[in-house]
Amino acid sequence: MSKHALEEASDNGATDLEDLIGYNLKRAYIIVQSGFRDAQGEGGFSPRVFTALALTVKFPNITQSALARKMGIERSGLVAIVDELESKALLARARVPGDRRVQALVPTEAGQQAYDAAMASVRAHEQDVFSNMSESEKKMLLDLLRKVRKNEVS
Amino acid sequence: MSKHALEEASDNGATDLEDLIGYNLKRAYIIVQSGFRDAQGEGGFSPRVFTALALTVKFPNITQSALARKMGIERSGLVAIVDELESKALLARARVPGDRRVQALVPTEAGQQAYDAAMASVRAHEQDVFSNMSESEKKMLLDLLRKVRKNEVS
DNA sequence: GAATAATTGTTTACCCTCGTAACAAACTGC
DNA sequence: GCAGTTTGTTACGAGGGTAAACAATTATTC
Repeated sequence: MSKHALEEASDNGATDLEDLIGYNLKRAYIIVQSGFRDAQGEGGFSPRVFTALALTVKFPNITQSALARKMGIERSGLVAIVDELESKALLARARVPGDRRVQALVPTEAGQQAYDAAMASVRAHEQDVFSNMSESEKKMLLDLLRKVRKNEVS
Repeated sequence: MSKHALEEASDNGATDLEDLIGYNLKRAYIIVQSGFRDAQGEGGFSPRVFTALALTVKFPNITQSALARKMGIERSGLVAIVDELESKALLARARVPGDRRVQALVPTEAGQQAYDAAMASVRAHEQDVFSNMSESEKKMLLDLLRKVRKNEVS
């Protein structure tokens, strides 16, 4: 563990906040999220509502419990999100024949279109906030973030 | 813009949530933050309180306004954070001779020690949550996140 | 087949983080 | 001296999230 005196000067436990990945992750996330909200505009989607719609489009007839699990939030928290999307007629709660407990979520035509439009807007926004990075750098960042997620314990 | 039919199959606007940097950034941040709280334990620091203490240690006699600016939050939000740290006697609000408005923040001896201990814990936690990445990968991720922050418009 | 356990959606209550608006006190520029 | 600005502070509300309890329904176990 002990190192040369010369190295100690720059390695003597004087870790800075700026050297922590977690700190930089947080600050970067705040920037991107803030840009996301601006890109979505006034009546636009919040990140979590957009995520819920996106997953419902990708996995039609998904259960609320399954969607909550996929989003990493509690079932109780998802209720308001689905309420909001249903009130805008972007998806519907459908009963399934076999199990009278579950609510299968199905996107409406308007929901599909709203998702497409929002996704286009998000892609344009990402083009913008990462404009100082090359395509290979963006891909590298994406891969590294996926690797972080892959290591999740839960 | 138009591409060959062969390419269109994999590039026809069917962007997935998982392909968005922002989405992966959020999920990765949630994992790291959650680990941070676990690592700090019951009476430990929240991320923002830790950040405030760290910056006070690094920049003693910093003004509350300057600290808020550095943290990217409003002055009003910092009051409760400083209150908490002051109530634990980890820092003190000191009046400065020249300007009777400002409160210069100075870490106490206990504050310095608490910071050192918390930082050690955070470093151990980062060692853990990024354990499936090589040192060079971690450095790459750090550099890329810094580049994202560097492009901030605000 | 009856009893027990688990799952689903929901409501309610609560916590944390943050922003906005207003304010008094103090400072600055002119 | 006076308008404008800065500093710390309070009050209020929005937003995102968890935890606990609950009825309805389904699964499991004996």
